[in-house]
Amino acid sequence: MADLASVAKRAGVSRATAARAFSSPELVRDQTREKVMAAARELRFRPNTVARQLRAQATRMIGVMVPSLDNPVFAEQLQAMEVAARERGYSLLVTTSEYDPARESDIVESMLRQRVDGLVLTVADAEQSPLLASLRRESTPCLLVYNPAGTSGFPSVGVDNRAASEAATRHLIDLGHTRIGMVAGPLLQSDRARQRFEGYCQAMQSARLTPCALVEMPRHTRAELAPLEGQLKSQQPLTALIATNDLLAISLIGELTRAGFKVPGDVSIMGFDGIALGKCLYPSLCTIEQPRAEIGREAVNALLALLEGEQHAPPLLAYTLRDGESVAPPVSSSAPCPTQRGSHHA
Amino acid sequence: MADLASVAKRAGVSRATAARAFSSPELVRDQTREKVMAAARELRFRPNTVARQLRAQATRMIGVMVPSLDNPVFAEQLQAMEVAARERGYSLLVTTSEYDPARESDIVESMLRQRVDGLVLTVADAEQSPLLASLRRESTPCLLVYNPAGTSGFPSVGVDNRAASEAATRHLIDLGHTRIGMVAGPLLQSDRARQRFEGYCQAMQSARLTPCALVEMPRHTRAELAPLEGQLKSQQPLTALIATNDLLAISLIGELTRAGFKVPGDVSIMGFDGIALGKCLYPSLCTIEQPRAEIGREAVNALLALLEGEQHAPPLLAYTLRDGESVAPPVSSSAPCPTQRGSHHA
DNA sequence: TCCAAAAATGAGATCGATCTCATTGGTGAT
DNA sequence: ATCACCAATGAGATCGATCTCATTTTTGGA
Repeated sequence: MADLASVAKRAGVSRATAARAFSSPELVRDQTREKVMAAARELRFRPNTVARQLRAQATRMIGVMVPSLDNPVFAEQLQAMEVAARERGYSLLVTTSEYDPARESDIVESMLRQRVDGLVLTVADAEQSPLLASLRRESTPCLLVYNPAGTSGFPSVGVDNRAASEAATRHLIDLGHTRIGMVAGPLLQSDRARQRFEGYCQAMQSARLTPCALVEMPRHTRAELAPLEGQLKSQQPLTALIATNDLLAISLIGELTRAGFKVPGDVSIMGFDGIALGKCLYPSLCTIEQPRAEIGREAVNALLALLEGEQHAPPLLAYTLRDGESVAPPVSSSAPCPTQRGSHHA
Repeated sequence: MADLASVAKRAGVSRATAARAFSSPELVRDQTREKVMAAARELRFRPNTVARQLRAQATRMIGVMVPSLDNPVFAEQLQAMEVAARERGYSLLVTTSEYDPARESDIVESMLRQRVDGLVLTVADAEQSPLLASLRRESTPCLLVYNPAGTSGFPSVGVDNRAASEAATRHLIDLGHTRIGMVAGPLLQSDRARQRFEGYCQAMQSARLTPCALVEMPRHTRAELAPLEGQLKSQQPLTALIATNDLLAISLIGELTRAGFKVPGDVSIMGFDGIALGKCLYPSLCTIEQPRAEIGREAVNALLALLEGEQHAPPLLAYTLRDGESVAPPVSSSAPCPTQRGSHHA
């Protein structure tokens, strides 16, 4: 591959001039620039970004670590980040951690060696993460996504999980539900899952209702459904479930429907995240929508602001309660509602 | 950030020795290596990959361009690619094109400037792409994903779209469907969409059935549904639809259900891609499953093989017809078939 | 003990672009 | 005609690691 030196030689100018023809054309006489460009074309010259990065001590690359791209909530965020980064002349080095702490550390180490200008991370639990603790000693700007800001010391982009979960729960309560459960997928121990559960408890207690214990379904499997089915068939059945994420909510709707329950007739299901697909389904998913695209864009913007030395702490972004067909008022015997719809069971 | 030179000085050795302590420890006396490592630790030295890349004329980075991460089929492929690449010491530079030719060119140009060791691309139409035409003149190895190999001159990883689509159609025919339509989302002009439509036509004709014109729904909107509804309510209603991708199939199920049709009672819906979520839905999505993870892994393997000079042309991968609840035999008045199974066509 | 061979280390060049700091050339003012 | 100034250009150093090719040290055998 031709380099600037050969272009310069061919154009009959010095390397410095050739370089200027590309990076600061206004410093070069038109005629000279033409010569350089012509030579570059003939030699099929293509600037070597690596050399520029080394010299400039900046890569214009952002290191991104998400837990998994199999969950659309991260894929959609990344999509928006990529667009935003490209607009501003940055590229993304993308990695997935599967929430594996060892892998998280390896990844971040290799990104730091690659001299990314900044990091955008999503970890399981920002408060507990030894990785973040050690990152605090580094000079590379770092920004969290989806993790609550908390005490980790890093700015974070996301929504107020606790408030959002409270709002979700209240929505169900307002519809008349009183026996509401929360179902968690894997990552019970994540900071978000915790906050979402707290929000749920808070809302229940404010309404003088009793929060139920968290139902755990780490693997979304049918077997794990059994205890839940039990609770749905009991004397005092749950009439609404909040899943800690949309993927789980969608599986729940599928499995429960298959098991003979009607959603939302027998049980309302509420999700959390707001993945795009939720809107297309029937029943459409009622969920707390995190603005994934905005989160991605804002993550890029806030990180680049940090890079430029501004202490632009990104604000909490607004979540939306997206209504959907998976949630409806309860049709329980205990609810003395006149115009009750779908009076299926006793 | 401390560099090797300062580590070397501190350890009282030359830069060459310090470098060796890291990259070829066996060439350095244990005692010397210890000194170097100690100095590195004290100075918090972290090797600069950019410098190594420049010197080595290799970046161990793969440039990946997918149309969009909002479609899980690409996100899932990318997830697998990332894992496979990391295992082999490579990183991914990830970009999204939205199938915009101008953006595709910009992206590839910037990746070439970044001196990625290889490219993994998915384009709208490999045969027509001017980008690919010009890429053929470059020395950077390039591999297509999802695009059929065809005449583009690049090896490609994916399934036989035509055969897969034919199989999907035959599956419906075997179930007794005779009036089967195909619905396409955006990207009618993509090479895959074309092949899938051909496969459909082929299967229909083989069964002496009349292929219908492709129904276009570029935006998945409700308005676009009208013509389709017409065809479903006609005298000779379509009893099965094949969508050109899963996202579209899922929206179709949702919208049609909402419009009062029963899936699969009134109309069977078949997808194409096999995104993970399809299995969780109710009705679960009957679809042609492309092995997304395998495609991702194989793309990395084949590209790295190319890098090492092997002419390891990746084979077509096997698709699977994944059965699902969205498809059932037709319940049409015109079908006088008691136990008929697949004995339809001459 | 001494030499040859092997092991360990060092000096200097290299990858490609760009920055700093001269130096040259040209213009207008006096 | 001469000087001052600005625009244009060039020479050389720099970013950090690593490669090549000496040179030094160590080791083992005679």
